Amino acid sequence: MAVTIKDVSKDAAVSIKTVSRVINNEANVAETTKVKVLASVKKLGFKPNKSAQSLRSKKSYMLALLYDNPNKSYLADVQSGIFNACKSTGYNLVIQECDYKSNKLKKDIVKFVEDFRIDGLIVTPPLSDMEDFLQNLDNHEIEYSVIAPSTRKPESLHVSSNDYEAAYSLTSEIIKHGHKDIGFIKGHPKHSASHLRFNGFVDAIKNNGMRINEHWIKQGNFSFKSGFDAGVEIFHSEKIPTAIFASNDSMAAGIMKSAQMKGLKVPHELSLAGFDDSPIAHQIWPALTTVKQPVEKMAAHAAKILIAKFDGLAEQTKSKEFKSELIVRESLKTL
Amino acid sequence: MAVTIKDVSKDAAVSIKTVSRVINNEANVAETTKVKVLASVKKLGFKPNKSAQSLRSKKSYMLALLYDNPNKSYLADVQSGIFNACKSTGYNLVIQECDYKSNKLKKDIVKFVEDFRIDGLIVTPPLSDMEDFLQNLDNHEIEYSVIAPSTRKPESLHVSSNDYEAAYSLTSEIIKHGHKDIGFIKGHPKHSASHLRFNGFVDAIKNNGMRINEHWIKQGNFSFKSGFDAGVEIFHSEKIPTAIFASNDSMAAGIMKSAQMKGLKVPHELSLAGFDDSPIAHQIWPALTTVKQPVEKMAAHAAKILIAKFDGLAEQTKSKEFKSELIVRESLKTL
DNA sequence: CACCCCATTGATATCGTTGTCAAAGAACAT
DNA sequence: ATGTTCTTTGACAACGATATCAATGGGGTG
Repeated sequence: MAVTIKDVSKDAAVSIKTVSRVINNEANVAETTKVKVLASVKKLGFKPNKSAQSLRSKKSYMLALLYDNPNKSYLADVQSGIFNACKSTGYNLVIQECDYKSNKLKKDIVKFVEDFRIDGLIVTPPLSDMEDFLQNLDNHEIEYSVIAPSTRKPESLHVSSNDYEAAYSLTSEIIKHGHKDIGFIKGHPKHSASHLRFNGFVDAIKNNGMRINEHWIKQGNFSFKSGFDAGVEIFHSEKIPTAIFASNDSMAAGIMKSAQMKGLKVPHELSLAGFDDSPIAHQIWPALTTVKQPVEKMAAHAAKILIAKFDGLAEQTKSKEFKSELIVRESLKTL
Repeated sequence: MAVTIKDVSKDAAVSIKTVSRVINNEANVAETTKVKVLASVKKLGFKPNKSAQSLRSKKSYMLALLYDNPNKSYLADVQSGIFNACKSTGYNLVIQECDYKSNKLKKDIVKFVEDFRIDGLIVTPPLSDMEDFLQNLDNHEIEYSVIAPSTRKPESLHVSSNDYEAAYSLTSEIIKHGHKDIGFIKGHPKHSASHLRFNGFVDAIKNNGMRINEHWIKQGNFSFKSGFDAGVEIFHSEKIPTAIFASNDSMAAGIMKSAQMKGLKVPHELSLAGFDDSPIAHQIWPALTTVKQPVEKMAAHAAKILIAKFDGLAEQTKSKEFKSELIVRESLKTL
C-alpha cells in the first residue's frame, strides 16, 4: 500500500491540510512545521497521488505536443527536450499528430484538449505559423507555448531561433570560400523559418555586393525529393552554380543525389550546405556543412515556460531566442 | 462545466452505478437499460473523468516505453505505433530513456513504475534481451510487453519479427545477383536481432554451397561510425568482397562513405545492403537495398496485447510474429 | 488590559468515479 | 403458496488529494 498524505500527517503530527500546504509550497506555514513535514515526507517516501491531485484541482498535469512535420529526427529531439523538462515537474506529455491542411483542424484540437483535459499545448511549425489557429486557441482560452512562431507577440509564450542570422552567416561563409555563383533551395512556404532563411541568404548576397541569379533559386518543401527535383532542374540549365545552399539537410542530400547521378563531384565541382544538422548531415559523404539549432533545449524551454505559467511563476521564465551554431564540414570547398 | 456521470444518470433516470456499469461494459445490465444509458451518454457527450477513474480504480491508465536505442527513426516509429494503439483505449504513454549498462537499472525502473504508478511497460531492444531485467519485472509483478525478445516465452507478451528469415532471403537475393564474395557487418552484440541476422546470413551462404571469409566479417554496433570503421578495415585488405551486407542501414551508410572515400564505386565495384529501411536508406545515393520491418505495427500490437490483458481480454489478442519485406534498390548490382 | 489583526492550523466538504453490499423483483423448483 | 436462486439495480462509502472557512493564539496598539 502506497504512502498517502494521511500517513504523513500522522507521522508529522499535523493535519493533512498542512501537509498539503507544504508539498505545494504555499505561503504561511511556519518554518518549523515545514521542516517537520518535509522530514516525514522524506522518511516515508511520500509521493502525491497524481490522480487525486488532478481530480480535486481540475488540472490534468498533461501537456500535448502538436506537430505536423515529417522530420522524425526533429520530432524526436523536440520530444526528448519536453520530456526532460516535464520529468522534474510531474507533468506528462501526450503527442498529437495533426494535419495542418485539414479544415477541421481547429475544431479537432479544441475537442482533443477538452476530451483529454489537456492543460496546455506546445505547438511546432508549421502550426506555429498559422495565426488563425493560434487565435482560435486564445478564443477558447487554451494555454500554449509556441516553438519558432512567425510573429513573436510579446505577451505570448514562445521560443525562437535566429534563423535569419544563421542563414546570413552560413551564406557569408560560403562567400568567404570564394563562391560567387550560389543557388538556394527554399523550404516549405508555410514555415516561417523558410522565409527567414531565405532572407538571410538574400541579404548576405547583397551586402557582399553580389547578385542573385533567379534561375538558381528553387522552391522546395523540406523533403528529400523536393531537393532532388530542384537539383535536377538546376543541373539541367546551361550554367550551374558552384555552390548551393539548401534550407535543410534533407533537401541538400537530395541535391547531392541528383549531382552524383549527373556525375558532378561534390565538393570539387559543387559545394553544398544544408540546415539543421540532422543525422543525415554526417551520414552521407561528403558530410554536409550545416547549421545546428539547439532543438532539444528550445523544446525544453517551451515546456518550462508553459509549466511555469501554470505554477504562477510566469515572471521567472520567459520567451527566449536561441542561437544556432555553424558547422563546416566537407561539402563546402574553397574555390 | 463538464458533463459527469451524475448528469447522465439523471438524464437516463438510473443510478450512477448503473451508468458506471454500462460504460465499463460490466455484465448483468438489462439490454433496455444499456440502450437508454448509451443514448444519454451520446446525447450529453459524456466522457469519463480519467483522474476520478484512476483514483478509484487504482489504475493510472499510463504505459511507459522503455528504450536505450540511439536510432531516432526507430524510436519515432515505435512511439507512433503505440500512440495510435492507445488513442482509442484511453491509455497514455510516457517515454523513459534508460541506460542498459547501468547497474542501477533494475532498481531505477521499479522505482519509476512505482512512483508514477505506471500500469505496464513496453520494452524494446536491447532491454528486451536482458533476461535478468525481465525476470526482475516479473518478481515485482510489473506487467510488460516486449518487442523483439531473444527468448519468446509462451506465457509472456511479446511481438517479434522474422529477422532470421529476412536476413536469409536478403543474402539469397545477393547471391542471386551473382555475388560470391560477400562481407557481413554484425550488429550490436547485446541485441538478439544481431545474432538472428548473422545466422540467417551464414545459413544462406552455406546452403548455397559457399563459404564464409572470416576477414570480411566485422563486428559493428549499429552505429554509422562502426560501419565506417568496418569498411575502412575491409577495404584495407588485399582482396575485397564484391558485396557487403550490413546488419542495419546506418552501418551500410558508413561503409558507403568509406568506400567512396577510397574511390570505390557503389554499386559498380561494390554492392551494399542494409537492414531496417530507415530514412537514410533512400536519402543516400545509390539508395540502399534493405529489409523493411513493420515497426509501427509491431509496436502497436505490443501495446494492444498489454492493454487487452489489463481489460481482461488476454485471450483475444496474442503474441505475434511480423513479417518483413525485402526492398531491392540501386545499391545491389548484378555481377 | 482590552482589543484587533494577522499568521498559522485544522475539521470537513468536495472532486467524479468505482467498490461493496444489500434490496427488489423475476424465475424456477418444490 | 412458499422457498430458493439469480438477475438487475441503487444507496452509500471510499479513493487521496485540495478548497473553504472557521478556530486558535501571539503580537501590536490604544
